[in-house]
Amino acid sequence: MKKDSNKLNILKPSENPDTSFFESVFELVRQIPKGRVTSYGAIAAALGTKGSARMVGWAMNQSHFVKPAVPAHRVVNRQGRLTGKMHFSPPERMQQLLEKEGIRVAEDQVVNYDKHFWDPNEMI
DNA sequence: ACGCTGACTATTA
DNA sequence: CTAATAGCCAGCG
Repeated sequence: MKKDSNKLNILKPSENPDTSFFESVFELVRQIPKGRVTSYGAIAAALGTKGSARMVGWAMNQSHFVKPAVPAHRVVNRQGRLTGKMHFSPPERMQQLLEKEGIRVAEDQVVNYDKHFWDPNEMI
């Protein structure tokens, strides 16, 4: 038994011309373990486009139209703050989904963020 | 093709 | 804490 299954199914556009940047983001976000969160910057770095955290956030905006569903609520900003909650309907849904998975949120911010943080770069 | 936008991040004041 | 600034780059009109 090999440990290949430990790796994430990363689909870098540079390595998969048929895969758009957005789809790469979606695939990675779908692989975020339940009860964990990560940041836009971490995702961008995992895709090899470090510094393009904005593109990740933008991809999340499209995630509502993508199937299968993307757990966008597990993606927060660098401070563990729910900056994207206002794009959910209703906005409170993002926090509810997180708390439902055992993540405590206070003042629009993930409690013990570093303990819930999931770094995709360490899985590659 | 050009300019604007943005669910970001880091730095500076 | 807030505000401003700069870097970042894929999509859209």
